[in-house]
Amino acid sequence: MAEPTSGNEGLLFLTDEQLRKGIEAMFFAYRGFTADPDRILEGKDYGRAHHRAVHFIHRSPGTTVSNLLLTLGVTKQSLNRVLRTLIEDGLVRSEKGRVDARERHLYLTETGLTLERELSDAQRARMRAAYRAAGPQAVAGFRQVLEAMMDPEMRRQYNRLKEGG
Amino acid sequence: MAEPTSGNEGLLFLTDEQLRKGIEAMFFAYRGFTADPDRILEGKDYGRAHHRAVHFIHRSPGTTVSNLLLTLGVTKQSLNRVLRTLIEDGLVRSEKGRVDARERHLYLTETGLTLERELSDAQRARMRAAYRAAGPQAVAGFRQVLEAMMDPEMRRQYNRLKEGG
DNA sequence: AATTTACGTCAGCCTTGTTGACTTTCCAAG
DNA sequence: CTTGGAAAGTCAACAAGGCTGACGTAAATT
Repeated sequence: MAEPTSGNEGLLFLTDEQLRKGIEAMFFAYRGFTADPDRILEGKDYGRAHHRAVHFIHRSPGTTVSNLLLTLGVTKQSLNRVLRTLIEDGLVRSEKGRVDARERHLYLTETGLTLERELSDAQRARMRAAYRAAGPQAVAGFRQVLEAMMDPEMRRQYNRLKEGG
Repeated sequence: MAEPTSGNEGLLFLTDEQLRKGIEAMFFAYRGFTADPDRILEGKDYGRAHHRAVHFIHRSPGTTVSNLLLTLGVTKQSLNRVLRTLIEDGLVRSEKGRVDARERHLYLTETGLTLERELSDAQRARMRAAYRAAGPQAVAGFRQVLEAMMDPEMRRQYNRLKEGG
């Protein structure tokens, strides 16, 4: 069973040192990941929370508030604060459900779509540059590790979105 | 050069759809990444900010306040609030510099090391499970993409830490 | 001697998360 | 038809953790 060179069965990538590097990579990379949208949002009266709401409404037009709550993993009070300003400012349209009138279905307006595009263009540009620099093989690995890192509930959310698209 | 199947030069991994998936993977995975330490910290009077400080002090014992400020990318007021409680509670020791007495060098105490271990054990356990599930090749790609996603300044920080270890 | 650097601190503000209590609306089951 | 409970919204209060601005002190540098 043991590898001739080390006796560690080739699991060098699982040393604490390797894991620590991965942890720090996640930390620093996430900063980059959010940096561009954050820059755009500052001065627009909105924050990261608004970005997230806009992103997932764009992703699943007509989604309900409960749905969004599950995806974002925050309380309805927290989400509602964000949603209210987006609706007041005319970025999001909230429509009473036809089949179940208790539910509110959420859609981006033209203005909302414009902001979404601005934010996601910036975020995608960075992602694209990183993907291009790393190559397709690395990207596949990137996605594999991230998916394995999610909580099961989040993985379900993620896969639901993945298919839905 | 063109791939026979598509004529898109094999850059299918750079479609907006692929990039969007990567963006959502980052979002959901980061939640998992912070979930375990957050759980441990709640009820201990500390938060994510304390975790970060403890992590990087552990990582670079004797580091100065300015150094930590660069790494964490927050204001000194913000860091100081966190550092003060850690020092008061005896998790961190602050030592006047010998060569330059303006600087404070930071070290974890025994208690601090204990907390650090508890937090990083949890975080590493998740990382290890993800790495194991994805395999060494995927891990290499994961690290490549993350590194490419960082701001240059952060990449410098990251690599400094990498070598130093 | 004057300036700059490193650090600490006070005061105040903002965003975004939390809990708890309560109301309104509405569907569905008894 | 009544009622129980789900979905949504709202009010109030609070906490963590960012931020800016102003100020003070000690030590190093010029």
